[in-house]
Amino acid sequence: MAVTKSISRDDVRASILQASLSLMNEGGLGALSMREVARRAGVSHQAPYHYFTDREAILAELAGDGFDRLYDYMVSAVGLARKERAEKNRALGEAYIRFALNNPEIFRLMFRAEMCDLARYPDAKAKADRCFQLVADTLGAAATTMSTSDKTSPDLVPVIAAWSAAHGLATLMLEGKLGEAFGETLDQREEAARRILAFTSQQFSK
Amino acid sequence: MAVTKSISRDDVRASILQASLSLMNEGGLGALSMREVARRAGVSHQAPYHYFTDREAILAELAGDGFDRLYDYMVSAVGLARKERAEKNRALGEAYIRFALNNPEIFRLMFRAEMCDLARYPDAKAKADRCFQLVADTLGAAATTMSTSDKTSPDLVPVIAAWSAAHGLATLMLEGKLGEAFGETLDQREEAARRILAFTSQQFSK
DNA sequence: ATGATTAGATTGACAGCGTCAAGAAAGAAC
DNA sequence: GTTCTTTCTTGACGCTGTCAATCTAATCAT
Repeated sequence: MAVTKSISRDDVRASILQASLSLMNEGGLGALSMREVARRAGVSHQAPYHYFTDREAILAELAGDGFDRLYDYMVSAVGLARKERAEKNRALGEAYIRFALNNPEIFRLMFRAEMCDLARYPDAKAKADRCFQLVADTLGAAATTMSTSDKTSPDLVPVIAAWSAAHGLATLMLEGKLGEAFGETLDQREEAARRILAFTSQQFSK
Repeated sequence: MAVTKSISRDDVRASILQASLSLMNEGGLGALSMREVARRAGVSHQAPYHYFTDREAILAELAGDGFDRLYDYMVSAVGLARKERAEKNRALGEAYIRFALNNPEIFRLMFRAEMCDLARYPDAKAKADRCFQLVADTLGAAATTMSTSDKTSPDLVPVIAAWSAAHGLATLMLEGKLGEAFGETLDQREEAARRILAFTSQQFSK
């Protein structure tokens, strides 16, 4: 009955997404082509169109998954951190950067407007917004204590400032603009990011 | 003699670059195709290959020009700023972001590793390095005063931290991740960036 | 159960892309 | 003036995303 059919259908859908993901991680976003995805998933070159309206729809789904995973990274890091707000903020930033360095292609996809117009994909947009809300809530809890803004319109300036610092560091490292001065292995680069982020959050904490 | 020939040659080269630039600014990086560039420059679809080995070479040239212009932005802003280091730093960051918001596609091109591998284009790399050196010198002058590192190995941590803050803000605004909360017109967005950057540099100054 | 309808998947086609290769045109050298 | 070299064009190949039509298979009505 319908069960076996729908399972099979989901299987194909999942294998298409899986092929897309591995392709992206292997050869970068540019290597993710509809036809190659279909080839890897073992279906005809047109089959993906029965599951996704176009290439952008696949990217939107992958981006949405990415935002979910980033959310998990951040929630677990903040939960493990010590109670002090400064510690929570630092943990949040570290998780953000750790995610970026460990999932470079997904991170790029998530933060490049022309890759997929999130306005056209409400599901993915909701997942992104949930992430940003978590950032705002975590950082904002600290920010409101040192700002004079009222509750109805919390001052976003400190939130965005701190978020920008973490995001910029992630981006610059990801794109290799900081040279190899900070090591080549992932561990070395994570450690370097931690040092820089520690400095930043120290500055922002006072 | 050779003069008219080389002038004409340079003209074609310049018109190819001009066509590339306008195409990029109109339709984004994805719209920059060799064949469309050739069409706009009024030459055959293969002519650009006599001036650039491939598509990436054009991107490298455009990126190099971008780094030159960013350098000018920053030098003139720092020159006009008041003498205090904090003011110079703020001016530097503002110029950085102003450049990004006014030249979004070039900025993207300049900071995306997969667009052109700068290691393969020493000229463009030199222009990029000159920019980064200016950032390091301007910010580093402040950083060394508050760090305990010796001169032979100046502490890059504060430099990168501040650079990241500006770069992240530019990136997030450019990619529309901060929503429309900060206005839609360019002026409004520049003003918002100024406010956030003012907060950041205030935090970093103490 | 059988015929009608419909949903799913495939094959084929088209226009566009980057780029290699070969030929044409034009200028310089002797 | 004839050769040679450099500059440019035309043509081709394989790739891409996606539309259109066909073929298959499953659902439903009777």
